[in-house]
Amino acid sequence: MQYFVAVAEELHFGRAAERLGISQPPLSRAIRQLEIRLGTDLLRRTSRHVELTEAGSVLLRESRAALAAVAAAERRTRRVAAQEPVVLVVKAAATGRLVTDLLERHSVQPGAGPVRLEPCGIGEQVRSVRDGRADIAILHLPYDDLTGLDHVELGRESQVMLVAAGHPAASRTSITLAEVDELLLDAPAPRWVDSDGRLPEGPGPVARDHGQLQALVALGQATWLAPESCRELLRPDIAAIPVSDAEPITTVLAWPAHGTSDAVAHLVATATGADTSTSNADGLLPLER
Amino acid sequence: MQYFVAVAEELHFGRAAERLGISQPPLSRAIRQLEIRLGTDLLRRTSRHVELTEAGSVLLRESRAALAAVAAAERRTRRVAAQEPVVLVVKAAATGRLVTDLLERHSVQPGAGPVRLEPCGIGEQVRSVRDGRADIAILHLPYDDLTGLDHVELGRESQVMLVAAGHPAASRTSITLAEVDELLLDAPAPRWVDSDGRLPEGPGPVARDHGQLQALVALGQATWLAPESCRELLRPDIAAIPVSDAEPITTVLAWPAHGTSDAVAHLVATATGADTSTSNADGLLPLER
DNA sequence: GCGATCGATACCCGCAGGGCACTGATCGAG
DNA sequence: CTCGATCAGTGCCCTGCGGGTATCGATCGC
Repeated sequence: MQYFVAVAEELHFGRAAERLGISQPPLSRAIRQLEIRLGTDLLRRTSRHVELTEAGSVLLRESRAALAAVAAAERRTRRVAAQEPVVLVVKAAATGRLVTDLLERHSVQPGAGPVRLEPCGIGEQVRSVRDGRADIAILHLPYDDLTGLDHVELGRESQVMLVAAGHPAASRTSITLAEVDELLLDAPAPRWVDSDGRLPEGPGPVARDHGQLQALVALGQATWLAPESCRELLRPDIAAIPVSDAEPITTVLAWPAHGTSDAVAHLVATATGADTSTSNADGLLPLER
Repeated sequence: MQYFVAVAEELHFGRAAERLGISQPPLSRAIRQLEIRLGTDLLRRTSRHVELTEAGSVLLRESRAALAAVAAAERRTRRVAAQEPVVLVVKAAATGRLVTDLLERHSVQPGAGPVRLEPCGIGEQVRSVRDGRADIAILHLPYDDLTGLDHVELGRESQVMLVAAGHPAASRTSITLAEVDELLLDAPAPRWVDSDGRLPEGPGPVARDHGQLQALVALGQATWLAPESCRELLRPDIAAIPVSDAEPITTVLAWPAHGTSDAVAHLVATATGADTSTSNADGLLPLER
């Protein structure tokens, strides 16, 4: 599957082989064997061109998911074995009260293990949780894709529009979504590599982290919708305008749906307000279905 | 991973080896190598007893998910390659208007592929979709576990309580949830093997399909909450009592979250009422994020 | 028409992984 | 206490999978 994904992504046997650290002939044979095994062509190839068949594109999607699951299995087992703390990934902009509150409540629970807070690049949290580099994440609905994850709601807050401080609209006390759309024409929303490793199409500038994002906004190159609580953390050259008719952003705690370690269950129990001090079984409830 | 799952489930190297179709010594070595690779013990074993370590139980859960993903990749690719129709799994009790409507609307769409409707055993739909035996399913919230699946809502309907026609309560025109709980003491809800292959604890009788379930209800051995539309399909010796204060059941169309074939996207587009006749890209929207 | 590019084929080799025979530890019956 | 049954681990052998090198053959640009 690794081999196939490499070829399907490069669409070039030579480059794929190089990426995989093997030579080209065995790669050709491996793909051929896979095709025989599955009883179908996966790639249409001439000596000048390689492209995916429909079956191939299905297998590409499925393989990515499967490989992520395998990698997650190895990483999570390693981390549990090394007795590493639970890794909680957060957006840099989301280190507000909700998270500190949660960690504080968790730390006073009897039997609570350590939690390592890990900030991460923009758009990377969901991937981190899916492939096992992290155990649990703070995410924001409706922006993050929760498929494959269980979650509990931590809170809701309204949205604000971030614009450069010098922007004509910067002094306004409120704005509507319709007006937001107009502003986006001038300074479109930034884009970033999503959980599938793809960069969405669009006019927006490309950002890799929240520092870059803020820089783009401050320079008038981009505007951005964010949860209200991010105001505390903004640079002074960015203004935040409340959006009157935007649906509220829901902050959630999310973790892999098939259940993980007791430590994660413990943290989730704290978040839901369950009393974990009485019974371990109770603490596990959110994960055992 | 297959080897480890087999040992972890059997907790016995000999039986696990037999199940895997290999002999015991290579299995012992394979597990040992896995432990070395991961740098941790996965099983505590004496010559009389085998049990999972904490790392082992984490790996067991993760491996099950990973193996299901790999199996799904193979099955789905095979099915697309064989140009098999999209497989839609439904509960036997859920073949009401919603589904027939959907299929009818889909069949008149230009470019709509064939859809194979497949009834399945109780509690098996989610598993079918997750491991690639089916492409898409009709499920009922809040009873089915949608984690790992995307979905669209098809409709809501109220719940009815199913009891034997001869039951004292059978003639009532309405019932409350509190009363339902009392009835459940006499004739508990049936249980079945869930998506993890486990049988939940409880007093209820065990059912494998909806025929058995109805038989149990008709015999007064069980009672059961179901969507209202199932009344059309009930045997005459079962009565359906509307439950006045139950939250409505939401019927949804659900499919694997990471996206699948165009054919599934097409069916989903029909369900959401999108106009797929104008542009294929529009038809794909629900799956491409 | 020629050379460069790139995937496929032919052939060879090392070792991962499986089978068989056996060892050693543990527990229960008598 | 002893003996035998049970069951995981070890040693040894061998097959074949998966990788490498050399080369072929098709295709496209100049």
